[in-house]
This record gives sequence, structure tokens and C-alpha cells, in this order.
Amino acid sequence: MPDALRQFKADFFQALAHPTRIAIIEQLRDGELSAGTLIDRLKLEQANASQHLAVLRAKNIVTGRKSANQVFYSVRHPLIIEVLDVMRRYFHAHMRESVASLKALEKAGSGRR
Amino acid sequence: MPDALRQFKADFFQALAHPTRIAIIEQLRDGELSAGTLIDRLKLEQANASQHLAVLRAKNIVTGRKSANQVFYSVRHPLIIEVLDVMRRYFHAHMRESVASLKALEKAGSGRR
DNA sequence: TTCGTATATTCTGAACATCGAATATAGCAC
DNA sequence: GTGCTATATTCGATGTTCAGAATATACGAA
Repeated sequence: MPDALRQFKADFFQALAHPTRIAIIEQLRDGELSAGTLIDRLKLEQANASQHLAVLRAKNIVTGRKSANQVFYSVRHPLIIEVLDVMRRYFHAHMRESVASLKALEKAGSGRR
Repeated sequence: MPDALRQFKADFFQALAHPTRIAIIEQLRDGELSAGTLIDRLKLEQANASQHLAVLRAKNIVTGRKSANQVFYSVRHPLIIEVLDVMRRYFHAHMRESVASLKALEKAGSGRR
């Protein structure tokens, strides 16, 4: 794989590598929302929200549509939502694994005493 | 969504947010490889490779199987490969978009002169 | 035990990310 | 124009990530 492609992917992951930005994208899953609505729903500082939105904009993950003095944000491509969906499945699989190994530990512990 | 889940996702993305770590995972797509093989194929510094592998291990993205004095790494869950596959599709879609907007610019430019 | 190979860890300095506070800009109403 | 609301940007402090150098550990062979 060319290095540029790896860098592109890394940049994309970097842009998603923050709980607030993930929360923003999941809020936008069902359609556009104004910056103000995002701030209210996620209980963010105004400046902080704007910074995170700037990161998402810079990586073309999100676009802003200006209307009067509001800006309505939306996710630019459905595949971004799909990435998060796969992540959700991965999280569940990961949880199942963790629970399974905890149970195995319990069993080993009770057998040993 | 609970905050723990968002943090989990963010941590996962953070772990993938480096070109070298993406390269490592793509090398492991078809099965396990020793640390040394990864170092050779990706032309990495030994210490640097080990640090990146440590990051991937810490997030349970990769496991190491020790055999004699080598360590064979493999991706812990197929869904991780799937995330990268969706990313690849996203990348292609993104490229198409960029090419399209470049063409639009050219057209506008030639029309204007 | 000592040697050699494979891998991991620790340290240091540079680069980058994050936050909140303050400030700036843009658009509408008056 | 002034004032108000929504959003963006800049600044400074603090923390995190990175690469490479040096060092440490684990293992098998002799």
C-alpha cells in the first residue's frame, strides 16, 4: 500500500480518536444538527465544540451548511457511519470475550481452593 | 451511548491513528508474522516497531505468541480487518469525490478565461 | 556459564493535542 | 449605525505521542 494511503487512514482515525468527536458523529447519524444543538445535547463548552468541529471539518468528515447565523452540520459520507457500526459490533465482541475470560478465571479460582 | 463506550472507541481509533500501526495490521491480514519479519518488511527501527506493537497489544488489537526467542503477532479479531476494509472503501469514495471536484474546478476555470 | 539473537523497556527532547478563557467574526433586528 | 445571538479563532498552560539511543530481558546453543 502506498504511504499516502496509510497516512490518509491514520489521519482519519486520528480525527475520530476523541470521545467528544465520536459523540458528535453519532448525534449526526440521523441527519444534520446545528452547532448549538450539539452543544446543548452533549453539554459542551462552546469553544471546545467549535474546535472539535473544526477537526472534523478539516478531515472532510463533516460539512457545515450556514443558514442565517446558525451552522448545520452533517456527516459527509455514509461509510463513516458504517465504520462506527462495525466498531459497535467489535465492541460487543470484545465485551463477550472479556466476560468469557472473567468466567474462566472464576472457574479456575473456585477449582483451586 | 454510555461514555465508557465512546472512550473505548476513541482509544481504539487512537491505536490505529498512526501509519506504521496501520501498516503492521495490514501485514498481519493474512496470518501471523514474527516481530522480526514485520521489521524487515516495513523497514522499521527495532525499538520503534516494538513500541508500536506495544500500543497495539495494550488495546488488545493484536496478540503475541512466543516461540523460542521470537514473538509471532496476529490480529485478535476479524472485525478489525473489516474496519480497515470499510476504510479502504471510504478512501476510494473520497478519492472519487476529490477527482470530481478537481474536474469541476478545471471546467469552471476554462469557462472563465 | 558465556555468547548471540530476538524482542521489550526506559529515557529524552521535539512535536502535537486538548482545554478553558478571551477575543473575533458574521448575520439579523432595530 | 448599535446590540444581540451563534459560531469560530487565537492564546497559553498542561498533557500526550513520537523517534531514536541506550539498556534490559528472555531464550537457545555451545
